[in-house]
Amino acid sequence: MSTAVWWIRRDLRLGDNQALAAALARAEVVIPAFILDPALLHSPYAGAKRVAFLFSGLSQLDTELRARGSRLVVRRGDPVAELRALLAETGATAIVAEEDVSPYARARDLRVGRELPLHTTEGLVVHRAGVIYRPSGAPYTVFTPFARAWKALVPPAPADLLAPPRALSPVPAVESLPIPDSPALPASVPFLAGEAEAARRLDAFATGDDPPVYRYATGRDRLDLAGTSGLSPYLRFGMISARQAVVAAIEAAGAARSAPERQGAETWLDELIWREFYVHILYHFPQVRGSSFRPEYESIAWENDADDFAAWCEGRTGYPVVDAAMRQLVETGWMHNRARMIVASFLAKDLLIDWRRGERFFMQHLVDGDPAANNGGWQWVAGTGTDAAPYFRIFNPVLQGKRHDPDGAFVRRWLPELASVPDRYVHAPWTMPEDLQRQAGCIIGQDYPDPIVDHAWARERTLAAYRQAREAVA
DNA sequence: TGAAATGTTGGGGCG
DNA sequence: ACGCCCCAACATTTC
Repeated sequence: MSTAVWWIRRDLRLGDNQALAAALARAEVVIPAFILDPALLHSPYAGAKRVAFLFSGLSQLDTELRARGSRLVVRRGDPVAELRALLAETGATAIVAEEDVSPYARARDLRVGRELPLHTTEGLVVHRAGVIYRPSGAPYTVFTPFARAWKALVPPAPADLLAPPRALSPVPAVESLPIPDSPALPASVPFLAGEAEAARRLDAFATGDDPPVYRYATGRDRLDLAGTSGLSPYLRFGMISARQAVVAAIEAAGAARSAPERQGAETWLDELIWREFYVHILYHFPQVRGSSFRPEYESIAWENDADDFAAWCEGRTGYPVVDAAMRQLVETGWMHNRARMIVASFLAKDLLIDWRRGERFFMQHLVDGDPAANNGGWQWVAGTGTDAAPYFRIFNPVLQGKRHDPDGAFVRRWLPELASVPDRYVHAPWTMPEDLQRQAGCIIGQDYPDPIVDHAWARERTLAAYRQAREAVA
């Protein structure tokens, strides 16, 4: 009887799982194993809500495995030591895992592979990092040509999707820890873990007669509406595969009956390709995890004021759209992508605080926090990254609020102190005349903070700081 | 997947 | 009727 370990890391699913399929093709007995890695669980980038979501997902996966005659084996410790022990205990002769690209994951897998029979498979993205290159042979660093090259490759088809196995072999008696039930997933986190929930969401978003994806192109930027797919935590942990999502986007585009509907599906596909793009970037340029992709911006004289940073983290900057989004993040573990750009621009370009602090704070709170996408997003906003927003592109938090939350419903949802502030002042409450402040029960500086920084002044400060950094190199 | 500053145009008020 | 000014609307440039 041949035995293989299916080493689960961020592919918590039975459907369309290439690592699981490879393990099944290789051995008669497959041992699904998850290793609680202290280096990850106690990293400064770990987040309690994300860890809770992961544990809940492991629990769901264990249930699905048991329904098929198998079960999840859980160990804690250094992956090399734990896997070596697991091979010795079970007589397994191979370890199969879905490849990952974060610098930590690559170093870890290299270490495991040097000592143990590790085989990695595709699955993290549709088109694996390392297959798309510019004609010159260099990796793409600009999204649009990358997306063009990505789309020129053979698209995944429904027939490519691997069905979940109906039955699995029993797992021999080996030591296994219980799946941790702490930290618990707070009720304020609007995501139920698991493959079934991911499938339900994908179905609700992208299939049927008139799915929301058809309004994605126009609705996705609205902070006050649920116009996005809500799939990011599931993609993060592989509770849905990248292929499953891309197939759904392509099918929705094909089924569209009008140009706007098709545009909605294609815009969503582009967002999925952004995810693939940043996986490629992190694969080819792992140094972006710690430093600016553009060296000329490594020397920016950040202000890094501790009080400003605390105000940003706690949602009391005095700019409603920023504060609402930050409170949403801390309470729910999620933030709308438009809001992520707004608060990131505010941190880096209004407060002149190093984007890496924001990147880490996001990782500590986002349920969907992903090293590649999060780093890519932050460097994009800060203007330090690949295909980045130019340094002079600075979001005005008042205009962004008015544009993407026109009635103020989003900011009022998270800032109840603004409940009675009239629409026209809700994104700039400090401009409210004093009698109106009293009438609305919202005295600025008392019930809601004064802006901690003047945007026009901060903009000039940042332009100067970036200009100086550029000139220092030139 | 900006915003602000600056430039241009044209309608309308008004002497 | 005409020229002048104002300014909104739009376009272009700049950061």
